[in-house]
Amino acid sequence: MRISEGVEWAVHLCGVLGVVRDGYSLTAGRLAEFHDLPSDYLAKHLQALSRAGILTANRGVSGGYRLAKPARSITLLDITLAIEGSEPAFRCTEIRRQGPCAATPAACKHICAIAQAFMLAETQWRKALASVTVADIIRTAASESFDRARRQAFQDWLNNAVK
Amino acid sequence: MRISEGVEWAVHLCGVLGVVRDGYSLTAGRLAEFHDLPSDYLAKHLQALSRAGILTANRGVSGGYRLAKPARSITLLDITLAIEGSEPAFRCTEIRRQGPCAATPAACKHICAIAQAFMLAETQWRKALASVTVADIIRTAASESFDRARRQAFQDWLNNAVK
DNA sequence: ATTAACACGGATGATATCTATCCGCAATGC
DNA sequence: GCATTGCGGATAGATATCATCCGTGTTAAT
Ligand code: FES
Ligand code: FES
Repeated sequence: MRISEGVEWAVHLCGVLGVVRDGYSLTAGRLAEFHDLPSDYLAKHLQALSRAGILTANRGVSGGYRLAKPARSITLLDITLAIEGSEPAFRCTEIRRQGPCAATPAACKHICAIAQAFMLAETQWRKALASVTVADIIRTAASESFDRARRQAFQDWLNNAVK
Repeated sequence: MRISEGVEWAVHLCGVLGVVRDGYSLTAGRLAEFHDLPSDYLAKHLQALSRAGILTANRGVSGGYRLAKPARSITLLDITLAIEGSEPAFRCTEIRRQGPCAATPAACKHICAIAQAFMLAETQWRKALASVTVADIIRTAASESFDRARRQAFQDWLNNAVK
């Protein structure tokens, strides 16, 4: 069980887009450059975020990506589901219906206890992710891992990259 | 992100082993038969459960598997970690250290905000799974999907299969 | 109108993980 | 000895993830 690293990429880059001034955007190439990621593959993830309504894409020369809504309205859950898909991690394959003591279809009206327990756990997981927004990430990262020099370097890069 | 179906198998079969009388056991072949699973592959999972201290294995003619501890002391989390391994689903690959505005090693002393949020979510997930035991599963399943006929069929099969 | 820059999506391949099977070995009880 | 069973390594196929390439359509500047 592992979460695709595209999720990490997406969260980081939503964080970057979250500090771009309104009306400006960044291209896929620039976003890839920022964390030295494979830009073609990253583009796939950005498309997924766009389809999910998290980013807005603009084509053409001077096109690029921007957040589709305020950073405080985008949760880590939104991003995770956009990249990974929304199917639950645990899938009940109904093996209780197989074998010599198979449960009758009538006995399988409601979800089995095992699937229920795993679903509940997954709900807790989702709740936790839904309670953290991109704005939270930006705030924490800014105060914890941006010293004066890095902040300056970041601003310089951004001013040059933004369109 | 998906949980291996071996986890489902393991939970079901721990449930079966949970109602075997003390001192008796079931072979891998019998356990596979119970839900019509590929026995060689299932054996791999049973070995993992054995290594994790959830099952006790006995070799030889009259050997087989039994629970290593009472059903009420085995949680769904125990089983899941035994099958899937205990590494977290989200893995921070430290991409903040890559690219033109890379964070300095000094700024990366503590875990980044993103990884922290995902770890917290995973902790919630684990807590939920740790709060459900095999005994709980047995109790719920018995009351919800075992009518009189199936209970009888189950007992008959068990009496014949147990050693 | 032409052109350059860009996002989009399909096609394809590489790599890793999951699923499944097989076989030799070790342990156990008869 | 001998049959039965679990253990672990080796292997192979199926599926998912990671990555790249290229043709298309869109946009804005010239
Ligand atoms: S029947 Fe196996 S988890 Fe539902
Ligand atoms: S640096 Fe990316 S999640 Fe920690």
